[in-house]
Amino acid sequence: MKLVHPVHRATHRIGLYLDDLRERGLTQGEAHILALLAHSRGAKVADLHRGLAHKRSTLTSILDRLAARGLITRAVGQKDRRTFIVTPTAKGRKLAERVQRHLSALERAVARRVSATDMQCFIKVVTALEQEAHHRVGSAGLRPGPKRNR
Amino acid sequence: MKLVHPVHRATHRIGLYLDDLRERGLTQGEAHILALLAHSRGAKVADLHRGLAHKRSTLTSILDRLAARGLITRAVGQKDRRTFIVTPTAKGRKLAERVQRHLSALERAVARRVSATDMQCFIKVVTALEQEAHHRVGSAGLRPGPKRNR
DNA sequence: TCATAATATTACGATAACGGATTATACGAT
DNA sequence: ATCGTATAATCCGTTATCGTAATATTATGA
Repeated sequence: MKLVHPVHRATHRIGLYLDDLRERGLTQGEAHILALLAHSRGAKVADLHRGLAHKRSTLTSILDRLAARGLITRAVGQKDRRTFIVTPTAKGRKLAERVQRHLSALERAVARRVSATDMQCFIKVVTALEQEAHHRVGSAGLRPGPKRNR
Repeated sequence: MKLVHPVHRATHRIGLYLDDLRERGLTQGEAHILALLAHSRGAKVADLHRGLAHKRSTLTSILDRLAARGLITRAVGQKDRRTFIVTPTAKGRKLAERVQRHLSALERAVARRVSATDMQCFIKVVTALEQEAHHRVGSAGLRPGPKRNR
């Protein structure tokens, strides 16, 4: 278990690290979504979903909370009226940038401790991990059985 | 955001990958804890906590559920009576090994796609990420804010 | 056109994860 | 000894996340 557990620990640690922003009323999920929005202004919900691989329904409730706090707006898409375009408000953008800076500080701290090559390898491996986990879902070796709730 | 988001996506993907085992009545958290127990028989709760960096209270409820299903037992520690020694039952060990195999299959699949060097770099970076996130909690650049759990 | 499929998001009830407080034990200093 | 502090793990109420079903919009083909 060289990959899976460290990745989980890292995720949890990052979550705790983000708690520094909780005082601002942000949960982890909200913080991550805001961080994504800091860059891409006007993202479709599907884009955000791709960015963090949350459940769709979870993402919706995160967006609900962000909207309730006046940090984002949802507008019907022009090109495809089925989609919703999520845009940060001025207030939201400001907070998004703060989250962004916080996370960037973390990444820079890591970058200082490892080489650029290490970084590239890391990305290579984590991407492979993502893809394999994604690709191997629902296949191989387990009883096909009708899915159960629990 | 080269590190944080990929790590989160990977975590979510691994979670979905583990859903293949959900038919057996295991949630993600439960599966991970079992995987840890597959190796180290007789772990303290704190050991498991270190292994995955869950919240303590979350870990307690995971252990409650595992115990309720007869997969583990909790025994008061001999040396330190404050601790609980978690041990898988026969049934639990069997399931733990299944989880273990499932996750190993994923890791092997990744190992096939990248070099051994890549793997080492990955571990180096993810470890640095973990440690930095851990170390930088509660510090630097944010409004002093009162209490600090950790 | 109309029916049907496909895509995308939301609604809602259920539950796992969380945060804070509590209980119980250990241990050092007086 | 016993007091005070530190540590291990849990208890309980709250909240974020989840899973399923429903809804809304657009695409496609007879």
